[in-house]
Amino acid sequence: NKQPLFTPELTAEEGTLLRCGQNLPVQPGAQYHHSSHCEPPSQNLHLQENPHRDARSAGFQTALSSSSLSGGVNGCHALSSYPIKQEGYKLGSALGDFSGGMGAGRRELDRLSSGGGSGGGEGNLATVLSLSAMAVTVYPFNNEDGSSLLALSPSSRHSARPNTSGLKRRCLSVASQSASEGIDIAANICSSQMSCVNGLRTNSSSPTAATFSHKPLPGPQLPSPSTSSCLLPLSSSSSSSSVSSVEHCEDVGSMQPGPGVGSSEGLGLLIQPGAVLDSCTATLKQEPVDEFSPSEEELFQHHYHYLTSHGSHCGGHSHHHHHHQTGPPRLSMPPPYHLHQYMGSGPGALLHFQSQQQSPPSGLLAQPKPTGLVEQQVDDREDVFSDKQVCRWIDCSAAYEQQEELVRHIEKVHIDQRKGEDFTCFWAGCVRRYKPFNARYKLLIHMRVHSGEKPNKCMFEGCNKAFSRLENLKIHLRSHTGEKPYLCQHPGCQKAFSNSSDRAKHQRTHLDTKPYACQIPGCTKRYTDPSSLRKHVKIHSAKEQQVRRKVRVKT
DNA sequence: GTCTCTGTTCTT
DNA sequence: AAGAACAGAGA
Repeated sequence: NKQPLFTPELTAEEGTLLRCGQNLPVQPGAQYHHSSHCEPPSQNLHLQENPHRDARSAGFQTALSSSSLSGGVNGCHALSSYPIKQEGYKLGSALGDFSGGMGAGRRELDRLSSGGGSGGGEGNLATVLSLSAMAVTVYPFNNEDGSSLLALSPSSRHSARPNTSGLKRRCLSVASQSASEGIDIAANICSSQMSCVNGLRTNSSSPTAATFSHKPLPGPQLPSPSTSSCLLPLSSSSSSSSVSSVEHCEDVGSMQPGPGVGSSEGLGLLIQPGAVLDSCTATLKQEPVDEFSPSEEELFQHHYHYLTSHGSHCGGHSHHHHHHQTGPPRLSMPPPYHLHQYMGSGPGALLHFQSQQQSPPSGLLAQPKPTGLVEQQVDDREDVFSDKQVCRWIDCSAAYEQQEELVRHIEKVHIDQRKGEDFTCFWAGCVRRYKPFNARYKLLIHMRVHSGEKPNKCMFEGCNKAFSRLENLKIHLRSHTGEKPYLCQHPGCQKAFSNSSDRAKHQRTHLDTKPYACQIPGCTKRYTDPSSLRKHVKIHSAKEQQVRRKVRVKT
C-alpha cells in the first residue's frame, strides 16, 4: 500500500528533496533550557513553560547517507533545510552551516550546561529529612544479615506483569515487626516520581527522626545519603497511633513498590507493628518486568492489610508538593556498579522506593510500544502526570513536558557525567540489571528504550514509523523498497529476506532444525521459533480442555 | 558510530 | 512460516 514517494528511479537528491523535513518543526534560535533536577526543589524547574528544542536537533539526517539501500534512500544531508532529529543529530555541530541558527543553540546549550544547574543543593534539606532519607535509602545497604529490603521472601521474588489498571491509586501498606530496632515508624512512603517518607517517629514520642537508631553495619555504603526521596515533613502528631501520618501523595506520578516495600519481610527491620508504610501509587506505564518486584497480589495484600487494620486511604490531604520535577536535589551519583551488585541480593531492592514506580515515561503512551521484554506499558494513571516525561534513573525523578527534554536530561545528567566509569543503566526496573555497556554510545542508545526516543524516522510518504536505532530503520526501509539482500543459502531456495534474522529463521525450516519442541506428553511438534511453539501450546491446551469437558459431560 | 549477526516477540 | 519490530552484542 505504501507507495514510496521516490522510487528507485529517482535520484537520491530527488528523493531527498521530496521527503526530507516532514513534520519537523523548526524553531530557529531556540535555546536550550535545561531543567536540571539538581537545582533547588523549590523552584519551578520542572515545568518547561516554553519547551525549547534541543539544539542538537540541528543535526540533519545524515546518518543514512552511507546507507547502501537501494531506491535512493540516501539521506537528507545534502538538501534538507530542516533540522531533522535523526540518529545523526550529533553531527549537528560538524555540519556547520547546515545547522544554521541551531549552532548557536548548541553553544547556548553548552554554556548553560557548563555554567551551573548541577549544584548540589544539599542545604535545602532539613536534617530530619536527611535522616529520614537515610532511613529509607541508606539503611537497606547496611544490613548484614540479609533481612533488610534486600532480603526478599521467595514469594516476593517472582515476576509480575501486573495489569495495574485496577490500581489507579495503589496504596501499599506494610506493617511489620522490628524486633531489633525498637523503632516505631509510621511511615508514609509515597515512592514514585518522588519518594515521600512521611512521619518517622520514635517510641519516645519525639517527633524527630534523630532518635532513629539503626546501627551502622558493615558493607558497602552509599556514596552519600540519597535524598532523592521526597521527604514530607514529619507528622506533627506525637500520638502513638500508627495511623497518625497518613498522608496524601498526590504528586506521585507512579510507583510500584519494589521488593522492599512490597515485602513486609523486607521492611521488618524498620517497621514495627502498627507502623504504616503507605505507598500511594500512580503508574503511568509499566517498565520492564522486574522479576523481583512484588506481584500484584502482594501489593494488594499489603494494601488490604493496611486498609483493614488502619483504615487508611490514599486520598489524604495536605503536603501537596506538586513538583513536576520532583524530589530534592541529587546529592550524588548513583552508586557504582559493584554497589548495585552488592545490593543486588535483591536486584531492584536498591532501586529503593523510586524503583518501585514501574512506569516508563508517558511519552511512550502515545506510541505503539514494543511488546517484548523491555517495557510494558500500562497507562493506568491518565489523570496524573500522563503528560510528563519522567526520568526514572535511580535517585532521579525529574519530569519534563517534552520527551526531548527528558532525552537531553538523561544524556547530560546521567550519561555524560559517567565519564570513565562503567556505562551502566540505572533506570529503575531496567532489565539489564546494572550490567554495564562497554561503550558510552551503547548506553546512550539503550536509554532510548526508556526514554522512548526514536530519532530515526521513516521518510516514506505516509509512513510515520520511527526507530530508536538506525539499523532498524534501514531494515524497515527495505519493506518500502523491497530490497531483500539476504538470500537463503539453502540449495535451490530462492527466498530472500530483508534481514539476516528472518533469513536465519527461514533457513532453519530447511535444516529442520526446530529447537522449540512441544513439551506436552505425546506431542512431537517442533517449531523454529518460540513464538510459534507458544501458539501451538495454547491451541493444544485448549483442545485438551475441550476433550476433558466432553469426557466429563459423558460421564 | 556503523555494520552485522543474532535472538525474541508479536502479528499476519 | 513469513514479516516486522526491537534490541543486545561483537567486530
